[in-house]
Formats: sequence, structure tokens, C-alpha cells
Amino acid sequence: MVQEAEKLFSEFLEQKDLKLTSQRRAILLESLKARGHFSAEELLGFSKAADRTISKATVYRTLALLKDSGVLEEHDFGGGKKLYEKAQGRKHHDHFVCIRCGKIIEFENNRIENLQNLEGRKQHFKIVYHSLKLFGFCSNCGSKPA
Amino acid sequence: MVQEAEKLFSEFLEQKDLKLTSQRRAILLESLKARGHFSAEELLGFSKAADRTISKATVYRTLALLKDSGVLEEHDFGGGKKLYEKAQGRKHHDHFVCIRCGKIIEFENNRIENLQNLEGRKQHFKIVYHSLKLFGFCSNCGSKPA
DNA sequence: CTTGATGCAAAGTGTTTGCAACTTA
DNA sequence: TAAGTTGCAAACACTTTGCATCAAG
Repeated sequence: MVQEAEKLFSEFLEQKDLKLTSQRRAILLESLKARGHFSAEELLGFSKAADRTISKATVYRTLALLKDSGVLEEHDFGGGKKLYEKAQGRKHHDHFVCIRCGKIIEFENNRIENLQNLEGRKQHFKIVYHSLKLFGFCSNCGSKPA
Repeated sequence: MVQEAEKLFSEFLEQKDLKLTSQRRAILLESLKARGHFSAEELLGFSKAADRTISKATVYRTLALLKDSGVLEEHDFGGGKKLYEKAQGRKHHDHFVCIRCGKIIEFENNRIENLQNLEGRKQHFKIVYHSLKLFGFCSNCGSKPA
């Protein structure tokens, strides 16, 4: 799984005449080690633990490459900062976002995807990707707004 | 329709012991006049045309109130800035977003909504609101990526 | 008149960029 | 050794906030 991602990333770089630097390697590794969703800032933290010299700028620049190469997926759950998660080898899924505790729960639903595609055909719109987020209260946070 | 929104907003303010100032009234009116989706910056422009003294800070502060009162709905279609649209008296809808020309197309699909609610029940998650965005190419922009 | 609202400019946030020094292929 | 990459700090875009002054109820 790590190897696959490494291959994906290095082939992406090669094909674009970009270089696989030690920093990029470290950031890739850390992003693969992270579980769940993480922010650029968190990834910077992980990466600095592995190599103290890695800078914020390099993390942001590498994050863009990891996203473009298909290693990571980028999400905007609101709150101003983007979150990332591993994309390679995973099935597509959407998210519940708890507006009380921030918990993110994943789910897959093919019937919804099918209806989306149908809707796209109806509107003569070529869907490339989509984002479905269901906001509310997770089972722990109950159903009473703050 | 304008009266309804004015009532909604003034009752919201009253109930929170907030004041209906001339600036708030002007910003409300301008946001109701605007068609489609607009940004805070655009609303500031419209509002300044009506009352030159209205400031950016007041527009942002009022936008929050308009959102909370249910007069406006806030959307994040990416690109860093939030967009707003009238909410009052409109049926819920979701959006296609063209990644070439930025065009936003609205659609309604009850079957998708139903499946979302079903999924929520399945996960013991109390859905309060959701966001579904289908990104891709509109009929004008064809289907060939840039 | 009391409490909330305003405008201004400064401060925040998260992210991006210019540049000289440095690596990778 | 040519071309891309890095760290740093400054620049950015959007939004929020502190504060003295002002106005609504």
C-alpha cells in the first residue's frame, strides 16, 4: 500500500519532470502514516518530527503534488482549513460531519451516486467529481443543538 | 417576498435584543435584490451604492445575522470565498459547479434527499443540513479537461 | 440614557510566492 | 551542471476584531 503510493507519486513526478527530493519522500511517508483526515498544519508537524528542516512552504507545495498525483484527496468541511486523506486504493465515500464535536464519519452509498449520475445526464453536465457532506449531530452528541 | 424576509429578519433581531439599524436594513434590501449567488465583497459594493458609508465590517457582521435568521443561505463552492443566496421561500436545492467557467446550476432531487435521510438513520446521525455539489463541465464547456 | 452598532484600521487565518542558495537527475 | 527545489519571510485574500464614537429602543 505504501509502495503503491510511492510508485504512483514517483511516476507522477517523473512524467512531469519533477524531482523526488528527500523532503517530498518524507512528506509522502508521513501523509501515508496519518490516519483519518489531517490538515496541512498537522502534516507539517508530522513531517518536522521526521526531518526538522522541512518547511511550511514545502508541505503546501508537496500537498498540491500529492493531490494532483492521486495519492491524497482534499476535502473542505468548512472551518476555513482544508483536510486531506489517503485516496489510493480506497473506494469513493462521502462524509457525515458532526457540527458539535467535529467528528467525521465515512459512508458509501451507490444508490445516491447513481442518482447523481442520472441527474448529471439530465442536465447535460459531465460530472468529474462530487462532494456530499451531511452535517448534523453524531450519535454521541445527541440531537439537541447547543 | 421582500416583506416576508423583512419580517423574518426583524423578528430575529428583536428576539435577540439586537437593533434594526439603517445599515442592516439597507444590506438586507440589497441582498434581496441580488440575483443568484453573490459574495460578501459584491454585497458590499451593492450596499455602498445605496449608502456610501456602509463598511466592510458591517456587511460581514450583517451577513452572519442574515444567515442565522434564515434570510440567506451560505455556500462554499471552493475558491476561498463564500457565496450567499436568498433562502426564504425557496425550495431546497443542490448545485452543479462548472470547473471550467464557474457556472452554477441548481437542481432538486427528492430521491437523493430521501436516500440521505435513510443513510442518516442507518448511522444514527441526526442530519441538520447538507451540501451536495457536483463538479464537472457544463454543457457549454464540453467534456474535455483544460 | 443604556445597550448595542458602526467605521476604521489593525490583526487574524490559512495559503502562496519571490528569491538566493542548494539538490537531484 | 542545468533545472527544479528548498527555507525564509514577506505577501495574499478573505474575514474578524478592538476601540472610540454613534444611534436605536
